[in-house]
Amino acid sequence: CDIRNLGYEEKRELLATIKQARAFITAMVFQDGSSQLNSEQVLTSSVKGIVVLVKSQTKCLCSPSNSSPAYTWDACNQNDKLIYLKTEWSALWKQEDTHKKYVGQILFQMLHCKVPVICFNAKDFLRTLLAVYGSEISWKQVADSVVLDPRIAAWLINPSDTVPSFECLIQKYFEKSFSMRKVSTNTGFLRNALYQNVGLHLEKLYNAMMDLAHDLQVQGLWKVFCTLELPLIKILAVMETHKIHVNKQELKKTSEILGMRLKELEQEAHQVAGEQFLVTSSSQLREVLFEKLKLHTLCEKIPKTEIQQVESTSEAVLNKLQDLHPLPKIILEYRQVHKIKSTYVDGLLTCMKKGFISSTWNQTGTATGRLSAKHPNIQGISKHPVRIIKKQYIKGKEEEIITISPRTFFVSNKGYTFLAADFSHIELRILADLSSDPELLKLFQEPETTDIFTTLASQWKGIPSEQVKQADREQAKRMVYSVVYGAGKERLAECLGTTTLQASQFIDSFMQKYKKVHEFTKMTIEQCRNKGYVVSIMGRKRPLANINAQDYKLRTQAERQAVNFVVQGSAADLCKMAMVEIFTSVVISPTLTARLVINDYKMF
DNA sequence: ATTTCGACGCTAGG
DNA sequence: CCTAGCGTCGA
Repeated sequence: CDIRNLGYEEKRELLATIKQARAFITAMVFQDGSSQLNSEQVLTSSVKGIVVLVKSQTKCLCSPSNSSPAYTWDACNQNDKLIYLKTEWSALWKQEDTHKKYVGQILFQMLHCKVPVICFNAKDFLRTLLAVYGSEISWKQVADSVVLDPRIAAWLINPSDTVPSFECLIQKYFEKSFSMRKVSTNTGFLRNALYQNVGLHLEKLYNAMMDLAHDLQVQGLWKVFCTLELPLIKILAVMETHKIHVNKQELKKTSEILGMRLKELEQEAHQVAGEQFLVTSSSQLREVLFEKLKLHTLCEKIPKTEIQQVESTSEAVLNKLQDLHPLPKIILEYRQVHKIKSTYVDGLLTCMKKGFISSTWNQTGTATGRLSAKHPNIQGISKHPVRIIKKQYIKGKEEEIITISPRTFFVSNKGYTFLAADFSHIELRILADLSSDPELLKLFQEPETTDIFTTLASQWKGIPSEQVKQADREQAKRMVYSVVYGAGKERLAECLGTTTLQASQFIDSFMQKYKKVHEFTKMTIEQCRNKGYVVSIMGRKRPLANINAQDYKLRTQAERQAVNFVVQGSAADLCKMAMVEIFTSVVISPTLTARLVINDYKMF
């Protein structure tokens, strides 16, 4: 039914029905006629309304203990209601106002009665509610609601293949279903064929969700789904609703300074190269370095690029070429400055809306369980400050060195301050825990008085920590991450800037000292071979089809992915647990406010 | 002639 | 290992 035509009594009745409903299945409809369930998710079109399928009876939904698999496809209850909530209010009618209020009441009730709300891309739905009904529905109401998202369920079952759209999800989960059920015809209230169609889609969505819920239970993923991923939907919706202020003047000013410095560096590069070339082009740089200057003949072998198999011009290579010619150093600085300008300054400016930014968070974007962010990618904002030489041409010729820290462009609201809290060396701790390596565990026994990698280097090489040099520390750190990431000796050599032989000697000595770490990686790979998948601390899974492949390259890649997933995925588990717990206490607390932005690994 | 798109390289974050 | 994002270059 379309609630615009309801009388007072009917409205009251509908609210009563909502209160007694067992499940809601929702989809937003956009201005251009498409809905959340169409394959092309149009972001340009604004929301016109919300279609809700109100289920008055359900087959037992979500209870970890109750794993009854008996879901039947026939039941489409005659009492189910399909309602359309118009959310756009164009004119300043008096009627429009009362309508908006009523729709707000219905939505409030839907969230408040703690009945599952099933939605494909539930985060977007919640964000829209907060944006349109912000006065009626606060973020605390959103926090209390129960939402289910089949896309997240599908991702948990196999995080490697992201479901691009609702249609793909349905295709996937109905071709395996043996009973293709007949579509119900009881949505007769609506004359409009479009909404009728959405109604059928919602019915399918509901069935897909039930099917997925069953799969999750069978695969032992139900707990992760309910305790981590579902609460996170609401957290991300609230995070996206909260905007962060950015210092626009400062950004524009630094953009100009960086632009000037880039021009200088470009000139210098052309000078020492003896010709004009596009400094940002790696292929043109390769030509200058190796075909014109022939620098590769003067040093050890240059690593090749992955696909084209030509000489790389990466940072590692340029570092080695530094003493042979002035060009590499100039390019290195150019790239650093260019990265800052293009990504953190100009890029941030294009993300801004009225002086503010707010990232879009993707919960199903990674294979490891981590979150990803875009517009801007707030997780990738440079940490360390960079020094820039700024030449003053105006008065005299004084040179000024200014430092740019990209994170300082974000400013906290008046009376508030950003709080950053991140786990300390979480991956290394997880590696220690999972391997139960006594030496590695010892590292974390004592309070963290000295730097962990310094201590590790001293322990590994058997030298007192006072004698550990910066280079040793760096080496130990890279070594650890290579193990975590499952890198082989070639990768490590490139990372360390040593020969492959040296790198493999390092690996040997490391594995000799930390024997249980080696056992852990072997065990992980072995278990993956047997089961076809690996599991994180909280039971998150990643199937790896190539683990038993004939092809060496594919197989060893799958082995590295297996080890990496267990460590990285477990770290993701812990971080998500922290996010959920912090959010919960913020919701409960009367004194804490909603002003939080939680990054994957830290909170500003 | 000009725009668009995919493949590729590089580098920031973890 | 796994992200986002910026930049070439050729079709």
